[in-house]
Amino acid sequence: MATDQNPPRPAPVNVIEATRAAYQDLRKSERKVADILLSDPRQLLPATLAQTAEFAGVSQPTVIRFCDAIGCSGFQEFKLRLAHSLALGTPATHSVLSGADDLGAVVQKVFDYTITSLDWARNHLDLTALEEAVALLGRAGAIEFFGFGASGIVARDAQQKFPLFGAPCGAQLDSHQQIMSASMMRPGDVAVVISNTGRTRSIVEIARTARASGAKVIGLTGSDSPLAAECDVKLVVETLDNTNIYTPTISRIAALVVIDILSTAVALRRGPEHQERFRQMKRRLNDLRFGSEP
Amino acid sequence: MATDQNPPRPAPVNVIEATRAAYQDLRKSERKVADILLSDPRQLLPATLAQTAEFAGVSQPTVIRFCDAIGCSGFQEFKLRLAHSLALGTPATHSVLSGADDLGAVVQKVFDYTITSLDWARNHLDLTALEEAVALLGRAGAIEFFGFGASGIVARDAQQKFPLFGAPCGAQLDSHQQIMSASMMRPGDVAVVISNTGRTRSIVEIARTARASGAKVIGLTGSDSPLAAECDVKLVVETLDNTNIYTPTISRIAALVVIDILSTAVALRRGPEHQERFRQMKRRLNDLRFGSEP
DNA sequence: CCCAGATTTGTAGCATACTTACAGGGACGA
DNA sequence: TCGTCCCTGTAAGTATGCTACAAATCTGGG
Repeated sequence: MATDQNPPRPAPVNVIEATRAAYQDLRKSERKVADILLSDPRQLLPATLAQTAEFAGVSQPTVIRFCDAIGCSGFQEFKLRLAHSLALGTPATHSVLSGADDLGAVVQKVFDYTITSLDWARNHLDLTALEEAVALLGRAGAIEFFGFGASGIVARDAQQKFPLFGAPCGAQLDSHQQIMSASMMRPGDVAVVISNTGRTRSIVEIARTARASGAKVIGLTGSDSPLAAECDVKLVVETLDNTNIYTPTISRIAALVVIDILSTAVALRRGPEHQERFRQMKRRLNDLRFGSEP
Repeated sequence: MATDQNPPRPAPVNVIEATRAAYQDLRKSERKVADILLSDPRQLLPATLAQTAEFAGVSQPTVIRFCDAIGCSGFQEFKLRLAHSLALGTPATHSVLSGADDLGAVVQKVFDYTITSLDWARNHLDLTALEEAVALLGRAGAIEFFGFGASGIVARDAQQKFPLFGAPCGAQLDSHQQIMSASMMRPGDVAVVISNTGRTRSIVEIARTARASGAKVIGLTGSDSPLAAECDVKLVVETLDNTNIYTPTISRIAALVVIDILSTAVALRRGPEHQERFRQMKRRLNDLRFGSEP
């Protein structure tokens, strides 16, 4: 019961995304169905085939053909996938924020966007690379996290999890101190270099420096990039990108979750005595918070 | 099309949670269905009524009665809800991490847990309070964010979003500087006090101090708590809590998303000239990253 | 220990929903 | 203008989900 992992996820492709993608290739009447789906996906959720056909103003077989066209084997599968997609939220492309949105809309859209992106990131994680990263971190003498801006937040967060990593952790956010830190690393140490773009010059330099010092380098980045080329292990955390300037940066949240995974996995590999020390640490932290008297 | 908000979410109750909750009240044969569902929910996703009945070794009407018992109006609705639940991830109670889990399992569980919790947080956000917070932040002269530990990360992240808030933002993570900052605040300023527990003594003190200085205080906390009592606006971000020590702290991620919502909403209320300045800022940041030559 | 009532479970039939085969109709090219 | 091809709807068939009813089981009292 502890190992119920990796059953084939329903289908990695979002139905609504698929519809948008296939729209060009659809026939005229099929597009009517697509329009209904794109304009208000939620009303189709409880709808039956006949109702869907009526909404779109087409016949039932047309709806079936539409399902087929976007890669579903039938109406039933379509509805299942639709439910899946809607649970994750109306897709990002539909959730472009505008000044006309009221607060409720902003809430839904930001959550939708975040959750959809996380699901996307999950399905695009490279398990092999992750495995290597866990192995490196598990036997690291010391760990340094590097990052700027939003990625600096992630670095700091990772550093705060050092009790889980079980090794001394540092996080450098200032570029001078980053260079110093990277230069001083030694064989056996691990540098985790975080950059969403992976193209910021100074961060690439850091990776190079750390590696020259003999440390292993793990790169946490949003896409294959110059940074990845300088790393021993590249963790690519893909996220949906939305050009809207107001779209909150999801990348840092996905990166935080990856950090959670890394720290958890490393901690789980350690023995029970490590868990005991961890438990004690938590207790003492609690005392600090509320005072130690009852 | 810009205002498609708040359609009634399919059903705020997770089918699997509901099954677990109702398990005691189920009849013997219905429990067989429940057992199948709980042991491997995913196999039921594509299954038909007949197949489900066969899996459980009961008759079809029994399955229907089971659906009814856990609050679904029929098998169809059950399957829809199941798809929804599974999309968000196998529920937290099932995802307790153990040393026996391999990396794939850790990945799935951490993502499941994060996504489920975010969905939960979304459904429990108080829109009215959020509205008040946005109003306060929108006309703030200056904004200070306070937080310790993991909440400190959130505070720092919020501070980095100051271009969106359109006001000078600070983030104090050291308790002495927090006191100093809080004391120096003035009427028209807004303090955002972040604490998952809402019970850490010094953070409550900060809220009190800031308020005494004439600032408005927004509390961002995980539950109704002593901190909430000291605030003008309380934003309660409920998250699923799991006692397992390895369970990553979801609270900070939910808090980050709320910060995203606040910053986005405030920015959207500002005029187009603010958006233009924001765009320019992004462009210059880009130049800094990659160098300004082509 | 047995019987009556209630409760639970399975059987059978019905209505509905999904799918497939086929034929009409329209667009395009010759 | 005719013929071909592609698109779309009609109609029939199949399977699926639901409901009424009857058999079986359990419970409690005599």
